[in-house]
Amino acid sequence: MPDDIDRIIQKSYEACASAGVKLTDKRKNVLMVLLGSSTPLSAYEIVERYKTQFSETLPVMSIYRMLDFLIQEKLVHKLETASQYMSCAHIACEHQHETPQFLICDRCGSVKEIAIKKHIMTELERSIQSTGFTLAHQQLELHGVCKHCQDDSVSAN
Amino acid sequence: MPDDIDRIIQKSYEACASAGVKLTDKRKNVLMVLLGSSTPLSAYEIVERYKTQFSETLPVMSIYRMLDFLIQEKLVHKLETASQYMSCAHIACEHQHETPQFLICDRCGSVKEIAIKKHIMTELERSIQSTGFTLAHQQLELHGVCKHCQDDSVSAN
DNA sequence: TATTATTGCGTTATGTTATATCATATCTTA
DNA sequence: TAAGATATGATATAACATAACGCAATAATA
Ligand SMILES: [Zn+2]
Ligand SMILES: [Zn+2]
Ligand SMILES: [Zn+2]
Ligand SMILES: [Zn+2]
Repeated sequence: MPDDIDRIIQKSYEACASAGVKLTDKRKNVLMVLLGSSTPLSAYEIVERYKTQFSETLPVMSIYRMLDFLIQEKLVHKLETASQYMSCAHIACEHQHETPQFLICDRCGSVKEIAIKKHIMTELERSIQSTGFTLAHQQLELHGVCKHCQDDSVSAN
Repeated sequence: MPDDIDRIIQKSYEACASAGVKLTDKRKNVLMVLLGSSTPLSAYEIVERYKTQFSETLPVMSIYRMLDFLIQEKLVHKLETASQYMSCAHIACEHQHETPQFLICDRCGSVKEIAIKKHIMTELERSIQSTGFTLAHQQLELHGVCKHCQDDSVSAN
């Protein structure tokens, strides 16, 4: 869990306010659930954690709607290759949110959100443009094994 | 549908033979269904098309197993971001199958499989390595709008 | 060829992810 | 407070995927 969680929530309120939308209590709670998880969660897992953390059982339909909202406001990302959701790692950053690149550990499920190097993205786009294709919601999801899990398997030998 | 479909099937037989596995009639038929589609298909859509093309209703469970086989033999790719399956565009090519990059048109659903430029992939890997992460099944899925659909929306104005 | 092992696939059940639709509650604002 | 908009609840169903069991065809091998 990020230790500056209060600050992240504060920033989230501000972002929603300036977008003219409302971060309701439940939406905020869903975001808190995601902020409190070291791995991305499925909508159904969010239901479970919400129940544990807030003693209230929400229908999964509502969770999906709140996720839609949070994704719209760029507070949450959906990992399409995993059907899971995670809070954006850059909510409290000042810089612009750039093309995110998710490194997904297939062993432990942890995900690291980093910004893709601009010149790599540019090159990628250029090589794609020659096919006439125009990129949309740029987001790269790369699967592999994280540092931690690699170390574990070494020490297990 | 690729016009050299016979050649692709022939190549598929050869690839399976040299891998010591068998391309059964049904597996071949599933591959034919995918070769005959201009867009990737879900497992359930394959059931439908198989029925139409071969007058036989297979259980979806069997389709999934055949897809597993075809993916294993690299004759078919799964698009994780779309939960759909498509035949590899390079079955009949002589060159080695490199890291594929799928350009998925969000308007018409068509997908183009191109090989990612080697130096871009190298750069991407290098920038990732600094995080300690090791890439696994490298496959990029990029969403956007294809040339054809862009032209359509222009002429519709 | 008879015996045994392996593979391919059918069948049924169940799990997981996501959307559609309509009802109700809450919040805004005149 | 009444009217309208937004947020959420409730129920049903669709779409995607896997588990577990068993049988029949094929392959290996004695
Ligand atoms: Zn982000
Ligand atoms: Zn890991
Ligand atoms: Zn391919
Ligand atoms: Zn298109």
